[in-house]
Amino acid sequence: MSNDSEGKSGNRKPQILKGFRDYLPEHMRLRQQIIGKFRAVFESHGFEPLDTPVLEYLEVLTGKAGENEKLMYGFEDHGGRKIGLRYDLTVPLARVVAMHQAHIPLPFKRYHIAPVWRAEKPQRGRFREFWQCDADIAGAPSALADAEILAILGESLDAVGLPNYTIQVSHRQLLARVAVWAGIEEGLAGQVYRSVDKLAKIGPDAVVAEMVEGGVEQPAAAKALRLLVEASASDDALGFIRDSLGDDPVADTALAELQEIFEVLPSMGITGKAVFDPTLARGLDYYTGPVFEAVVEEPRIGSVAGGGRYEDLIGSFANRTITATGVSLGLERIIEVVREFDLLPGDGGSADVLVVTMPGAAAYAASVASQFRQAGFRTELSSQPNRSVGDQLKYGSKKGIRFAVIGGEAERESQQVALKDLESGEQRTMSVHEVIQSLQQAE
RNA sequence: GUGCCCUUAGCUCAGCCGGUUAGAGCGCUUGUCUGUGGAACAAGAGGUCACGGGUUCGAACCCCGUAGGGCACCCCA
Repeated sequence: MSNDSEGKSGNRKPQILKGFRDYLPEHMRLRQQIIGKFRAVFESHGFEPLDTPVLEYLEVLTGKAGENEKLMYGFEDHGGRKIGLRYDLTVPLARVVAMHQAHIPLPFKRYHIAPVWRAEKPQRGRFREFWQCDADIAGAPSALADAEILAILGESLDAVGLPNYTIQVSHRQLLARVAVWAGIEEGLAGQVYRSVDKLAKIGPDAVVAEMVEGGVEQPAAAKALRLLVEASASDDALGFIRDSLGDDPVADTALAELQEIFEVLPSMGITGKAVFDPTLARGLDYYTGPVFEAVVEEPRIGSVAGGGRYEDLIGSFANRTITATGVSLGLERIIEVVREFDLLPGDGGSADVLVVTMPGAAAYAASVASQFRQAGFRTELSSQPNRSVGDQLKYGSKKGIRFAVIGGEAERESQQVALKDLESGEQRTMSVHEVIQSLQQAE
């Protein structure tokens, strides 16, 4: 490191970038717990792990996120190459599938748990560096694949105990056909998606007004919206839209896909949580088919997961079309909910046992600690033999360690140890073997 | 990217209309207690009042800028 005099004794301010965070041990353990549950769900469906570099050529990343590209971190390296920090995990997946076609049998089912970066303005549950937990199926055009992704989404949220979430499901092409049916130019589809998406928040009149402002004819905007609202209110929203649109092969295909998804979901154990919501649109440009989003009402952080089918993204890197569908779980937002409702129990602190010692008995204590580890206990060996036993016990209880094992000179002489329960204060002296047995029985 | 609010000890906060040496609780350190923590008591450490500039005889307090945090948009996980 540099040896400039001003850096030597704490003159430098410890700073951290806006929207970036340190994950301290307590928070980190919760993150790992949640990640572990997601991974277990993904693997239970036979999904394989994947990781990719955090940096990509900028041109790999651009042209997929539409308006959102201004949120992408980019820079030039020392060789003049244009580099970007990945914005999501979906584009890297597309690159990987296109690049390693010879080694990836399709359908490819992979999961990817890793950080992504967006230069957004931070808020609760919104950071510039955040983790996504993605599960995708590439090379499977069936609605069954979409349904399985939805099932994985539901199972994941259930695994961490999220109490009140809803998975809204819609279809990009269905919305597009509704717009055309109402007389809206196809080029304005993006405007329709954005406006319609706000219906629940701002109400029908404001949605129409916004569409008109975006260049849509007033009667057409009102007509499209009326259909969506009436469909939402009807018992059979899909049937209502089908009857209204009449003969439209594209819309019929979309409707059939949705129908199949909803037929299969109960058999996958997902009932009630997933609902058709024709007003859901989603922002990312690359979605082309079914789209979905998991939202929670409390706390108000909006969507905790989102996804859908993207027909052409992989093809943009390859010489052929490979369709894919997948979901992104937002780790930070899910953690917010888990913390808000205290959904996950603690994991019992950093260790099960703290071995306390004192000068002259360090080697004995170290060998005792090894025996506990071999017996399967997470065992911390005190690093402060010169502090009083009291201080060491205090350290242990502060770290949430349940048991202290004292191995000092007296214990070494008798080849025993003292086991102390730091919660109750009870203490007994016995052999290491006996302590291990009693702890194993207590579990 | 736009608008609004906030920033005083490690943490949570007090600090009246600008007026001498900026306070509390918790936490921390030490002692009562030389191999036994959590309690009690006592003492102690710890602050360029986010940072930089300005107004003023005088600024934690007023003004401007920057950084960080929050909220609402926008968008999203």
